[in-house]
Amino acid sequence: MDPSDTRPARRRRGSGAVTLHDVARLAGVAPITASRALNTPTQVSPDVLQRVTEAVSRTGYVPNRLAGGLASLRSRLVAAVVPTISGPVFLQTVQALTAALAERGYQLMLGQSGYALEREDALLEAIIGRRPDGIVLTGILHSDQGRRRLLAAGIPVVETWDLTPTPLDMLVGFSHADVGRAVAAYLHGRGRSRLAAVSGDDERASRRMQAFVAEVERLGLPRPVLIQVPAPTTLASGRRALAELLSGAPQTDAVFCSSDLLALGVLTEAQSRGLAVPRRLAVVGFGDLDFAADLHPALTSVHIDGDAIGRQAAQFIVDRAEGRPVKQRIVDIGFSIVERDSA
Amino acid sequence: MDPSDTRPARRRRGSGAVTLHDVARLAGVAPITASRALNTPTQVSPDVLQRVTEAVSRTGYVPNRLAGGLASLRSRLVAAVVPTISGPVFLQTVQALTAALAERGYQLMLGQSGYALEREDALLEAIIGRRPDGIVLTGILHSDQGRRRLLAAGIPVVETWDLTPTPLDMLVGFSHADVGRAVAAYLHGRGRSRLAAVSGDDERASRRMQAFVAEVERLGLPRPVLIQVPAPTTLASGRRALAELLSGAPQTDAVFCSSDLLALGVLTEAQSRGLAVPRRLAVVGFGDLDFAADLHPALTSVHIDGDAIGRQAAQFIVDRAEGRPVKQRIVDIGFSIVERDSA
DNA sequence: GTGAAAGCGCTAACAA
DNA sequence: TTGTTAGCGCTTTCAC
Repeated sequence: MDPSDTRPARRRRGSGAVTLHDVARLAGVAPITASRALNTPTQVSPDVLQRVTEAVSRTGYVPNRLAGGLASLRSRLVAAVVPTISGPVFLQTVQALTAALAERGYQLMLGQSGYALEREDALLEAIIGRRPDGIVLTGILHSDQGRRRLLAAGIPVVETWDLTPTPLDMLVGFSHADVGRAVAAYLHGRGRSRLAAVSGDDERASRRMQAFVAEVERLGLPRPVLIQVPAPTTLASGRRALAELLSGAPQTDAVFCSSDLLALGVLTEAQSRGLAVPRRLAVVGFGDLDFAADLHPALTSVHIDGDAIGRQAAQFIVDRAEGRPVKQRIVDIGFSIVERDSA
Repeated sequence: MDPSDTRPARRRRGSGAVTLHDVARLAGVAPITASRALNTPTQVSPDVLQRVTEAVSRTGYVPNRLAGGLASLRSRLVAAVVPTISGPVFLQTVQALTAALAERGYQLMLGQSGYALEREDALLEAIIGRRPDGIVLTGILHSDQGRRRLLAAGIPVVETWDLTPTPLDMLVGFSHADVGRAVAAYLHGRGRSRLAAVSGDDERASRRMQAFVAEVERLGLPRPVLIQVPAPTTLASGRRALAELLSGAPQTDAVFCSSDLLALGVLTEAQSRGLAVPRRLAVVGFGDLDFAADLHPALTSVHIDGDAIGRQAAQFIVDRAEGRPVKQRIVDIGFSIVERDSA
């Protein structure tokens, strides 16, 4: 065998894609210099920058972020976990999050935790395995142990859409109890006295409703009728709930619904029965989705700024990833009752 | 200097996380054997499998998929691009896609192409940089060049929600022209003759409407009035559209809407004007969203099986990624008109 | 069935 | 400012 044949016996073929090496060779610099030209352009001379930039556009080079992430321990990937994306509630938050992250060069990975509790572990493994720079929990991650596992992996966690004094890490949300109390006071202030609530059976909605009920009693009104429907809430369950309510408590003059979709169902059922809203029945929704303002009658609803939640969550994670100190780890985004025709 | 001090002068600290090396050491095997125990358990002895499994659970090892993807050229990541996630249309598809992929050990990365055309390039770079095993285009990726760039990168592409004889790669959808024609025939068959259409100004909706108009004329009816509203369509634009329609063409006795949300707007406006549906005006929606069946009157709508689209797209990509031949690259998922009370 | 070596494509650490 | 070297953690290739 020819000893001058230094060609290694085994070769692995790469992807065939253009690599930083190719770009560097074309630009006549070392790979690390090309890397710097792309990532920290201020650290290279204008001449080098120009040559590398040109080499990139000539070759159509796209950096391999798997490799970059592996080497730098920064994946520029952020995971978001929602119960299910087909519920409209968190959509705006996820949308704002995606956009805010994209602007800063981060990408969103989406996971659904809602179905199959036993698969939540698998979801977490899939997430942790990607070494994301952060995780945004939107809605519930069921097991406490799971959430701690994220922290143990050293991944920044942002909990959203809720407010607890003891967040795992960072948090942006609002007080569900305050919402319930505020709606009770609002309806009382409008002269309603026979109140009821229709609520999906998820934890946060239940907390809103408990506070609602407690506040109504504190105000000296009769204890509200509470109707639970399965989550996710739908227009159909709203219709059924009103039917049930009217047969059990026909005196009811106001309903607080745990979602705008439920409220739309209540409005629909009321309309189909010729029940005047708001004259005979006031209806308040939650979420203030796009369509709320344009319903007939226009729906009074609790407005949550889902957009701001998403943006703040992105800010939290990017700050952490880039080593900036996060001074305020809890942000209360608040809420407001948007008064329209239905109440 | 002590020559026996073989400690390298420079050290980079890893993430500190448990690695395959740690697991292998604990199990008393070589790293590659541990790798095989995890990925292709049939290739190792039961004894080794047992020891590795135990070592994994003792250490809480979570494989680093960035490293795995880099080495194997398979990221187990799939990108989905939608115009915007807050439109309800593609949600079911994305949800089914996410679930079907998760089942097979793949993760979804979500990108929004809807805003800022000039940022579409950036989105594509972000996607390609992650070396996904496939991309699902749901809705439009605007530039033809962009789509070809994906192919050039060797990434399998599935186009959805449409049908063209010349897909880029793989495709699962239905014919928008057929939908338009079918709705025209349907309304004609119900004795309606003064037809109109309310349509978002996106390309697919326009194709449905063009075919609708053409078919109506072919059937010998007067040319339908066509009202365009900006995409994304909303309840509010549906209300405005009906108002406009009634002032311009008060004889109209049937409206085909390009989305259920528009149809809900039309129903709402009709109700607020005391216009009887379906007696005076028949309304047909598109999408058959969850709420359609429970509206009052229940909405007749074109049903698209978004779930099946998502599942088929996942199947396409996973088959490709795992080297299985894809025999049928175009799948027509069809559609149906669900007859309810509104038409 | 198991293992040693090499390398996926990139960047941190150090040196000049 | 630029370059050299040594990995990041995993899997492929080849050998036993």
